[in-house]
This record gives sequence, C-alpha cells and structure tokens, in this order.
Amino acid sequence: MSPPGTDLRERLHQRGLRVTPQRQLVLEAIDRLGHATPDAVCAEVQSVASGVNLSTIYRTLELFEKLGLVRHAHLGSGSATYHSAASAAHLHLVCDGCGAVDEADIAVAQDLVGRLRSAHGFTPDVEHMAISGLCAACSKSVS
Amino acid sequence: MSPPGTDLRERLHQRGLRVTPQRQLVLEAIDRLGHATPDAVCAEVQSVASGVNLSTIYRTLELFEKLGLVRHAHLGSGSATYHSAASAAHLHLVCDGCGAVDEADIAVAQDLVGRLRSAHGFTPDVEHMAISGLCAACSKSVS
DNA sequence: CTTACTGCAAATATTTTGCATTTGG
DNA sequence: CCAAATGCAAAATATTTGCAGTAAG
Repeated sequence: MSPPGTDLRERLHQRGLRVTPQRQLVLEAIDRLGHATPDAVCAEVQSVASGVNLSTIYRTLELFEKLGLVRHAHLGSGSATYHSAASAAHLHLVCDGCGAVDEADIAVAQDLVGRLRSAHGFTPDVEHMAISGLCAACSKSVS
Repeated sequence: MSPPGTDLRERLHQRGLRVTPQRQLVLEAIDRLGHATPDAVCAEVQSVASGVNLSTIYRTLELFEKLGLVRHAHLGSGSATYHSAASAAHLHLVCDGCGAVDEADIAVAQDLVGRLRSAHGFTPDVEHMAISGLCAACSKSVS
C-alpha cells in the first residue's frame, strides 16, 4: 500500500498540475465523509484547517472528477454529492420520507443493466444512479 | 372519454380550489410538451397566452403534483422535469454524452424492485428514477 | 521566474416567499 | 363579498466566473 496522497501527487504531476494544501484537504475530507455536498466538504475542510473558499471546493471537485479520483451522484432535489472513486461501487437509495441515504450493491441492478443494453442499446452508469422511494421505517409509518 | 379539462375541474372543486386560466394553460402545456422544466412550461404557456408568471408556474406544478396530475423526475444536473401523470409510467434514460432522454418500460426494473424490497426493505419509486449512461449512438463514438 | 491556483466579490441561475391586487365562485 | 390565486419584486440557494494577488515547482 502506498502512503495516502501518493496517488493524488502522481495524477497531478502527470498533467503538469500542482499539489496544493487545499487539494489535499479536499481529498481527505471526501474520504472521511463518504458522501458529501460541496458545502459539506467545505465545512469539513474548515474544521481541520483555517479555511478554503467554496469556489475552490467546486473547482477542486470538478478537477478530481476529471482525474477519476471522485464521482458525483444526484440524490433528490438538493445539491449533488461527491464520493471517493476508490470506494466500492454502489447504488444510492434515497428515502423520500426521511431523506436517509442507503447503499445497495450494484449486483442488484445486473438484470436491469442487461435489459437496458439489449432493449435500448443504452449503457447505464449504475454508480451514478440514485433511486428514490421509501425506506423500511418510512414504509411502515405510511401504511 | 370526458372532455379535456374535466378532470382538473373536478379535482380542484373537490378541495375548494379554483379553476383559473393559468392552471388550465399549465396543464395543457405539460400535455403538449411531454417532459418539461418549469422554465420550459413557462415559455410554452406564453407562446399561447400573453403571460403567466414563473412563480405561478412553480406554485401550480407543486399543486398539480399534490393532486396527482403530474409527476416530476430529476434528469441529471439541471432542473427537475415535470410530466403528465396520465401518461404511462416509465423510466428515464438520460445520455451523458448527448443529453438525450429516452424512456423505458418500468417492467425492465421489476427484478431490481424485488431485490431492493427483499434485501433492503426499500420500496423504490420507479417512475422517479433517472438513469444516466450512454445511449446507443454515443456508446459507439466513444469506443 | 513562470503560470497554475486561490480568495474574493460579483454575476448567473434556480426556486421560494411576502404582500398588495385581482378574481373565481 | 371573501377567500383563493396571481403578479411582482425581493430573498434565499446554488453554482460559476473575472481578476488580482499568492505560491508551487
């Protein structure tokens, strides 16, 4: 295992980009948070260091996505959330009732993926999928 | 078949709400457009009548959703899009490459729905699902 | 040194809200 | 008439951008 940050250094240097403390902080924050909106990343970063501007967070996340370090998904009406690309691929289950976000293994979508491919020629991006509905707890309270 | 607009009248009257020209125009616009953002609905309405305020469009769409006349889905990063609830239920396939929106029968998700129910106790809202990926045309151009 | 990067403030875009006026029933 | 609905303008959010100063390599 390479020490943390090594991957970031390499990917940035390859393209003639620079390793800044802000970029390292953002990447660490994402790893710690799991899923997070740009705003949440900003708050998390500021709890460690003095302060990183929100614009920089946005620009950094966009860059990281281009570099393949993070991915984003749209969970409902709010902001997009970002998560480390290193973490296992998963589906997002967003509860309309309580807003909780659960994760499901992408294997549960295998059948769907196959059907969309053959019937529509469409190649779904399962990691990016957000599925809304009602979680176990909220299903009960409705019925 | 009842004449168009009858359904709207009934549902509004039932709740002591009023039938206004704006509400009729919005419903007609949604029917004509298929899928549309609030902004697009506004433009479509204004192409027929003189003008309906955007705030009114938002308030009207929210009301219609409560009444079960329309539904909305989040297709990618942009605004939510609304469509008639009367039209057949479907999944939205959004191409990351060209932005095209295709529709798939909800039957293709039957397996996924069952798995999420049994494994997570989660009841997905298939109509609301937006699936991103690459359409047939864009898949080719990438490879 | 060179130029990529950051912070800041202003510009955009999107959706919501308060309130005076209009209007459906 | 009277409560509901609309228009308008302002507020709240979310995201992007121009630019001058800072700092990585």
